[in-house]
Amino acid sequence: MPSATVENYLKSILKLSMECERGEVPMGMIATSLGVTPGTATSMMKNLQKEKWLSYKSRKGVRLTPSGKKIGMIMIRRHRLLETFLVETLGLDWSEIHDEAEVLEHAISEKVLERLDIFLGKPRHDPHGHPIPTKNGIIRRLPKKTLLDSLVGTKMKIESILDQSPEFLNFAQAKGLMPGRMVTLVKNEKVADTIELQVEKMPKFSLGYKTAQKILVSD
Amino acid sequence: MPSATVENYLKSILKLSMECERGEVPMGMIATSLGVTPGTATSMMKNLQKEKWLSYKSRKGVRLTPSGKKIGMIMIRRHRLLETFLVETLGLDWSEIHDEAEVLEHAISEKVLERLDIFLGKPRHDPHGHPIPTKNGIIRRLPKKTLLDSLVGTKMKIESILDQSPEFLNFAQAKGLMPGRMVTLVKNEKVADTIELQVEKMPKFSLGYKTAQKILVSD
DNA sequence: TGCTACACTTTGACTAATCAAAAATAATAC
DNA sequence: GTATTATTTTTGATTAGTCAAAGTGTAGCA
Repeated sequence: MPSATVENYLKSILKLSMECERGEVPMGMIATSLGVTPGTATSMMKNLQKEKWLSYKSRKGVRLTPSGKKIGMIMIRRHRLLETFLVETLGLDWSEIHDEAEVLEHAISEKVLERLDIFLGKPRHDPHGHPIPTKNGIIRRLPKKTLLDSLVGTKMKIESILDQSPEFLNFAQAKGLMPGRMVTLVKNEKVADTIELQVEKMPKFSLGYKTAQKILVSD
Repeated sequence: MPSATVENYLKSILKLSMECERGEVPMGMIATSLGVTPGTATSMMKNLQKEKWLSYKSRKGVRLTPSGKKIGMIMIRRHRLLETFLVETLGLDWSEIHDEAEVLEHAISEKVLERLDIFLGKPRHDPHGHPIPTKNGIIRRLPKKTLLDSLVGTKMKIESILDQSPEFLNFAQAKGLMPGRMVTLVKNEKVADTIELQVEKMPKFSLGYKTAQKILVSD
């Protein structure tokens, strides 16, 4: 029923509301996240409210209703299952799948998606380590621990890569920085906001603090 | 570059021009084939001409340019490869794949399509027996021989099913009327415009002339 | 040759999604 | 407590694709 555009709005708002937990999602974030002007976002919010997908308070922000959340969750599921398919089955590169899935997610039906899910063996997370919601919209919570939250010398398991940009993903792949791998924090240079890492038997390398915070780990 | 709508117009016009070979495709056929009003078709033709995808002569009809033909052919390729994937890999039913492919064909990129082609083993035809154009837009010509063009007693190989409707496809599947199977013309009742058929060891059944013309065969 | 019926075109209107730019409001600084 | 800045809303315009309904051409028939 919702258009591809609406699906994108709801997916983005859901993601934003999960990241910055603060009740309402502000207009500005929605506009930048979707790459539209603020005015466009405002007018779209009124439509989405009319359709009961969210509640909108002028100059406050926006909060999804259960039905809006459901649609957003479906879109995340579609996106991540498609990404998994593109890597696992068709052998596309880690870094090129995001944009492909971004388009396909609006075209695939529930019926085909469920077949795909079975074909892939009902995966729990996509190639970047992001959890795949169930059909009913239940999603595993990601650990909050990043590469910065351990002491030097600790060995950690990489859980998830939050940065979606092809450039960073290519870099990460080259360094072995992928979900499932073990990584050791070799050095932590606070003054230079840089850490040094080593993935298994691969060469050491450095990462800035900002980037390091986009890699989630567990012990 | 072309929108999904334009892709659909060009695909339909290409198919119509291959079916009824008569130079120009008339407006009326385009409108019915796309399910739009005649006025809509007329105004769209002017846009498509402006983009050099076809030439349009008022009250005469329309003829694709090479670039328009190329896009149409790409769409047919996408559609048929997707149908093959949906049946072969995901196990969807013969009768439900058309509409799914109709949507997905506008969302799949060339890169993903080529991977899919390789994954499927570069199939030559889709599950209905329709030839799949190559990447360069070369398409095998279908035989023109239908179930009606043989004498009683002849054994023929089913090449292609032209009727796309789920209802007929379900019927055809139940009777074993699928590409690759051998079928024998048991009886031909001209006065009742009906033929009787038997596929391999399955029970005999009847088909009207009109329907029988939508099944292509070879000896 | 002229009339009728059908095929096609024109016109005007509508919807979804967007932008640019002006106006309003809130937040922050001083 | 005003002034400045940042954020958000309004307004008016634009584009692609569509329809309904009125107008125009044309081919066949009598």
